[in-house]
Order: sequence, then structure tokens, then C-alpha cells
Amino acid sequence: MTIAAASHQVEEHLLTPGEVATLFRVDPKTVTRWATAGRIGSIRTPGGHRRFRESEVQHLLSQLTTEAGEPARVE
Amino acid sequence: MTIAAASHQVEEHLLTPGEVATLFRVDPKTVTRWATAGRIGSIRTPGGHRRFRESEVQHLLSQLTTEAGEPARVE
DNA sequence: ATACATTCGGGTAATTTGGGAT
DNA sequence: GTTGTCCAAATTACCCGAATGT
Repeated sequence: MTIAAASHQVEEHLLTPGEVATLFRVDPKTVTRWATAGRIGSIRTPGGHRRFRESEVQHLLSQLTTEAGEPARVE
Repeated sequence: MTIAAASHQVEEHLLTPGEVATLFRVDPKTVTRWATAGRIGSIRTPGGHRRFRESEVQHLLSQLTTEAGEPARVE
């Protein structure tokens, strides 16, 4: 194990509401509502703005994606 | 922050059901049926609304296009 | 410190969804 | 068998002024 790995937790790339909104083709405010509703985890800056974990967002995207030819996903 | 800074991965331009419906001159609900039937891929927002890949829609449009004098394509 | 884009909040339209009947 | 319409409920989009981020 390296020294760095032993003393630091993995840095997560964070996305702004606007960036997440672009990925889903949605209004940034809608992303905020998802956070409020608990549909997506969020981190707050000291000033109160929200940030989102890129890994969680990507996981959501792949989860909610249905390819042509596949049956509509029901989970 | 600029829009371009959003991501280093390829951005997929997504269309709303209403936009796809306009392109095909069809009711938005019909587009929804296509998605349910697996004729076209779709991405769901966490709220349950559908988004469609523009590239896939354009491909479908060109597929369904028939030139004058040519036999209609049936696949 | 200045400038500018973004993201707060809230409120109110517009769109989408799903089911059912035609 | 596909498409268009009606309905109510849910989700999302646009409006504003003020605060935050870079």
C-alpha cells in the first residue's frame, strides 16, 4: 500500500447543477429538486450551492438508459 | 463556468418527447409508444420523463425516408 | 475590488406520464 | 395494429430578485 493511499480518501469529481442538467437535458432547477426529493445525493458548498458526485450521476444515467430493441425497463 | 467545461466525455445531445414528435409530425404520445415498444432507445430522468438521443432520431428519420421512384423500404 | 455567469429561493405556466375509451 | 384524443396527477420549464462562485 502506498503512503498516499493510506492517508487520503479518494477524491471524487464533483459536478455543478448546470452540468448535471446538461447530461439529462433538464433545467438546472430540476436537478435541485431531485436533490431535495432525495433522488440524488448532493454536497453543499459553504455558501449553500449544491455539487453532485460524477460517479453517482453516471450510474444513474446508465441505470435509466434503455437501448432500442430492448424491452422497456421496469425496476 | 463555461458550458464546455462540463465534461471530458462525449456529450450526447438529447431531445424531449415533444421535439421528437415535431420531427415526425406525430403526437408526443406516439413517441412514447415507440419507446415502450423498444423501437427507439430512451433515457429516463429520475422523475420518469423520457429523453431521446438526437443521433438515433436522425438515423431513424433517414431510414424511413424514401425517394420518389424508389420502392418503399420494408424491414 | 469589478465583472459576469451560475445557483440559490419562491411562484406560476407548460409538458409529460399513464390509463382508458374510441 | 397503429395513431389521436380525453383525463388527472406528477414532473418539468420559465419568471423574478438576491446571493454565491470564479
